[in-house]
Amino acid sequence: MSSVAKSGLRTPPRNAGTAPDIKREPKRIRRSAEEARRLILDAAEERLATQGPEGIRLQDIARDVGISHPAILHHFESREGLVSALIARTSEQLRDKMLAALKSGDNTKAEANELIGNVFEALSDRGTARLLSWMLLTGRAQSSGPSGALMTEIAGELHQRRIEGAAEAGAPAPDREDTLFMSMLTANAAFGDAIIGRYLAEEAGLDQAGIARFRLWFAKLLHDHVDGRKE
Amino acid sequence: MSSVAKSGLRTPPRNAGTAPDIKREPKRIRRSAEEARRLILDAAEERLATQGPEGIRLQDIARDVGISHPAILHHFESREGLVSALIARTSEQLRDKMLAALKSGDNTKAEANELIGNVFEALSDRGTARLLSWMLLTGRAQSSGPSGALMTEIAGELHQRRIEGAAEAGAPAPDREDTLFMSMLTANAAFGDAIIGRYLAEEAGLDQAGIARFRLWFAKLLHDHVDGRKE
DNA sequence: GGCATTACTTACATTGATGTCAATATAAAA
DNA sequence: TTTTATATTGACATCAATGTAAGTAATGCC
Repeated sequence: MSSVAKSGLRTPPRNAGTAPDIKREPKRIRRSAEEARRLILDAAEERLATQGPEGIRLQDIARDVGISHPAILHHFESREGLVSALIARTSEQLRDKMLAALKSGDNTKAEANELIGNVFEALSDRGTARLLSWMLLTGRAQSSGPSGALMTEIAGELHQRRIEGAAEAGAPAPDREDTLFMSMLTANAAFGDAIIGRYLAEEAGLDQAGIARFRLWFAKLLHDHVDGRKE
Repeated sequence: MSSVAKSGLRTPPRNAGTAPDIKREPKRIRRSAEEARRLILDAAEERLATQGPEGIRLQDIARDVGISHPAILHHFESREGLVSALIARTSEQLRDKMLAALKSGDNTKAEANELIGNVFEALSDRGTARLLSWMLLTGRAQSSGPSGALMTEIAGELHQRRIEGAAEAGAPAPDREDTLFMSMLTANAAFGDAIIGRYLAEEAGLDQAGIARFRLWFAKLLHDHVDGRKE
């Protein structure tokens, strides 16, 4: 996995059905603007994930895709344009994953646990976290970050479930801020996990199974917290 | 605080005590190699913290310190040399802070809570976390990371205290992995807090006091966890 | 004072990355 | 087929950042 996948390179010449004309290979591949943009963003994302911020070089990305670097500039205006397009796309994907996570579990019952797990999973994706981290590190947060109040949204949904759960069990309604803090902790921890988690785990001698146990342990911690509050 | 502090620039000419010779101002400031290195690293650290990785440019740093950029190369060989020196120094500082945190609280009694708080504090320092993050992002982890098994060390110390605390209370000894996980969670969360924490908090409409409450909430969460396990 | 060492400087060389331009090829419309 | 639009290219311009070289000046030691 050291080398970047050359996604859209050299699609085989589609010999026009009837006539097997041998020399029909086009000298240039011409994609739709949309697809070209997609391929370029894919390559850029891969570079960012594997090599970090400095891996985003037009020449390299162009080579990955199998085009020349001015083609990238044609589609994105500038390197900065590519970067913000990448941020925008990743943010959107993250948002989608999050919102999908919000709908997981049976909706009426309060399977807050599973929800938390899914949120953790979505945020601790290595590529996403790295991009997010880099975005924050370089101060590109405001421009095109995960749009709006995603955090608030998640906390709100989670809180709704807790209230339902508490009502079912005849327990008092949980504190709103408590739920917000649970969400924040999950986000922070998931994010941290994606960036330094592996490093720490390795240092502590944890293998893959150990890392999995850690996530379960965390889920249980939150679960116990919620349960403990019910009485 | 937008501009970087010009630390070592233009120290006033120390008029040699008795004779007030007016023109005695030296044309060049010549520091000890050690001090020059220190000033340069300070400036680099500041740049990294405020502007991110791309803020580390020899020219800029040189201007901050008030020297010419080849002077930096003289002391650090290359930009890469400067970077690894910075990483090494920050790692060492982090290690020191951590080890200091380990000795906080009264040593015999099991004030694990305070310990956790201090560790959190040390790791969630913005500059440190940013450097660490960048170091991991760019794959400079192995070369000069926080030396050795710091994580293991911390978990070990914490575990020791838990055992003592449990013995005092006549409770069964806690699980070793449980302690490790608490440490990992703390590290992950603190790290995440430093990078995306402010962002999330702002999004959720939390002010400074709210952030403080979050930390206390987290400490209590762990505390309750430890207590709950005792019975 | 004379001398050796070395922190530091100015001017220049080099490299590598982004961005520009004019030309070309390809897909689709007319 | 002809025309139009535009994705794509190669060669070049530009610029910024790192690194080099040779000389200068401060400091400590004899």
